[in-house]
Amino acid sequence: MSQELKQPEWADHASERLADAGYRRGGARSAVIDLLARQDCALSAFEIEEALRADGGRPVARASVYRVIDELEQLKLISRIEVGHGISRYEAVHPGGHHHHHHLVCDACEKVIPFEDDELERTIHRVADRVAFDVAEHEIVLHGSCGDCGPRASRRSA
Amino acid sequence: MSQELKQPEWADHASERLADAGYRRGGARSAVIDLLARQDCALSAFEIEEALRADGGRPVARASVYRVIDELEQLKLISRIEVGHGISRYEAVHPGGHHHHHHLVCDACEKVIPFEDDELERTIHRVADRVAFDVAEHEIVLHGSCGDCGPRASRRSA
DNA sequence: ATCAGTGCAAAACATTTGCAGCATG
DNA sequence: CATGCTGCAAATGTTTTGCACTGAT
Repeated sequence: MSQELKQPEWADHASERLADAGYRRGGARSAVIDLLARQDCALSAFEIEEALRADGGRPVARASVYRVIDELEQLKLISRIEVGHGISRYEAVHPGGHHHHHHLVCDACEKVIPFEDDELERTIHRVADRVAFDVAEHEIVLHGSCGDCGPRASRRSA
Repeated sequence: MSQELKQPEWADHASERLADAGYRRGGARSAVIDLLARQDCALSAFEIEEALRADGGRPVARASVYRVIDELEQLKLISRIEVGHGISRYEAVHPGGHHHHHHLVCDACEKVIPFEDDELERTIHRVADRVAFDVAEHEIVLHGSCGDCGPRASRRSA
């Protein structure tokens, strides 16, 4: 069940790297970083905006969410994942590859669930060495249906 | 390398399945199917429209491209891949899992290159069995830089 | 005080949908 | 000749951009 990691250290890490890169401390940026630091899996831009608006404290305009996301992605502090349905999702990248994971996507309820597998990582690295291509990152998405939607509910009415 | 497969059989296969599903033989549909049959890797909706307009014969409206894509995807005759950059790409699915492959994406020139790896497939299936999730499909994308863009050109100016 | 950071509204895309006319079975 | 197929144009949804204002250094 997506192990609720919560890594405030990442927020500090990200803030430092941003400062190193010459960015100032704006409120919208901090709010997005703090929110992302508290997640255990990827959020869409809309979900980020929504969560910040509900969170009590600091509503952040959609445009700012996208701008912060863009900065963080360029510094490789977050990674973008594309699981279909036309939207991008973003999640913290922890230094040293800790908590590196991939995603199960329920095509019925659109839920995104993280999973880790060391053997898969080893295999991917072996493949990366084998191809005539300089591999920097990899993304693995398993589509199907989650427990809630029933092990047989792959096909959907929507 | 992308081995220029060209499988006219797939066009027939797809046409049959569409007929079975009660579809007629419209010109736009045939044109899209024929084009996809001639590809060795995934095309975007825009590339499909463009290719058909240039191809000499049968321009197909964007809406029709999307409609045909949608029909083919629902019948699992093509698969949708998302490699970032905000667009979807589509490619023929060959019966029996033949020519099943994954993708290398050059983040410099945005080229998409197919690759196959049996060990990776075995590992993925092992993972699929292990998770509490009913896995129907999987998608693997390796990001980096292709030969043309230099084995060290992962970072990009654009 | 300066210049980066932010919000709002409009623009730019990819994709979807409504509807009128064309063509297949 | 009826119904499905197609094209056009408008709608939708996500992401980006322009510009004026706010706030950090």
